[in-house]
Amino acid sequence: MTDSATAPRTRARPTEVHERILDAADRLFYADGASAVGIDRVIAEAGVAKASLYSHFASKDALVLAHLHRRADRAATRLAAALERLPEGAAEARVHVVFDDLWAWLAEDSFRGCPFINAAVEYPDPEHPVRQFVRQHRHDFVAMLGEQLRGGGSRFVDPQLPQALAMVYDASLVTAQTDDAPTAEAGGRYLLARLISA
Amino acid sequence: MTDSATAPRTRARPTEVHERILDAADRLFYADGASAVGIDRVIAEAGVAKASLYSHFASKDALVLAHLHRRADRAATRLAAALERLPEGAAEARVHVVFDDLWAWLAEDSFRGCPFINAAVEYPDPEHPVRQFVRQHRHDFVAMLGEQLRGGGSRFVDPQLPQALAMVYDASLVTAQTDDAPTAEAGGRYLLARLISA
DNA sequence: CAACGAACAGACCGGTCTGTCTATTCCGTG
DNA sequence: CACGGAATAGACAGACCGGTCTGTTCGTTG
Repeated sequence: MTDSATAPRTRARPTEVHERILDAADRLFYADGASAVGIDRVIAEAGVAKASLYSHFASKDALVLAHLHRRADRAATRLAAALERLPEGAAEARVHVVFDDLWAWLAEDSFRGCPFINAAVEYPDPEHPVRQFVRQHRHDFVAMLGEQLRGGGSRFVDPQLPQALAMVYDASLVTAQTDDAPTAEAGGRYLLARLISA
Repeated sequence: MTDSATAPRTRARPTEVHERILDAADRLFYADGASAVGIDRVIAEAGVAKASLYSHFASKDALVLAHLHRRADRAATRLAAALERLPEGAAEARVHVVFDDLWAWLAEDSFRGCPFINAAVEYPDPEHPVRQFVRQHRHDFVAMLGEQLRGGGSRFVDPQLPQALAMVYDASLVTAQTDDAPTAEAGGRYLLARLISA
């Protein structure tokens, strides 16, 4: 096949506009909250016409959902890359990779809390698609922690441990958002040490 | 002094309108989020004229702040009442009173997360008065936990323990809000058991 | 060269937001 | 009975919201 389908244009590649919109929405929704950011700000930041936005996304809600989907995908990809370098077993080391990644995130200037928890707060209706996505993502996260623990030598893992680890993760996120990152990391490490050994 | 200053009127006692507004705002802001609730809904729920609201509260932000203040006061009063029935020492029992109160709250139908965390999410600017109030309240909560632990016989308390307990509290609130109350209580109890003995 | 699709700018719609203002009613007090 | 204060209803201003629509530009392709 020729790459004419993806050949450069002076203006934009086929999916470039789509990406620019999602980039802008992702940044703004996370920084200021989805409901506080108007469509006009997104198109201004993306340098895109309003009609273009609504030809790529059905509604603002769809854009919010796409933003959350991207956050989940990116986090999963980054964690998978860090975890696959570890030896087969090493269950506890795998958990520490997850949390070391968290401590680094909390310290970033742009950190403004967990995008999923924030979205859950902004959408009070538990049946809203955003809430359903958040619930699914959190369930998947607990399952991922369970797999990391189970995959190693320790095949009999306390079935409550993955959920408890996820809650330490949550608490660290919330504390860093409302208080400060060092407090969150210290408290998180303290809790973590009482759940698994270093 | 006569009590003519607080004598009943047919329409309303001096502070009755103030209370009706705050009651309605407290309920609506917690249920749907402060930024999602318009002034018009508050005055309709309170059965009050808009001008009355703005004669009792300078702005919507002031009303949000009053709502958070009331939540903090009520929680402190209720906890103090439950704690003063305990014997002088009983440090660990005091912590369990705090968390038993939490488990009961999570199971209520009207539970919609922590009003302070929710407010922090809704106000991204860390310098906003709402965020300053939330930070102060959370600091006070950790200090209260420290006092409960220190007051008893165990005078040498791990200085990190109060913060860690507060984080378990946070994690239980967030998990109940985004997932469900039983999961949050089970995970919270699991974490709690690894911090203090029953 | 002609036609098409995609992106462009921006007016426009109906609705909602916070906050102000006017005009009116009502009650307790002097 | 007259006054003053507090509450009432509701119009209004000015901004912003999500979303639609019109008309134009421009690069690619037949």
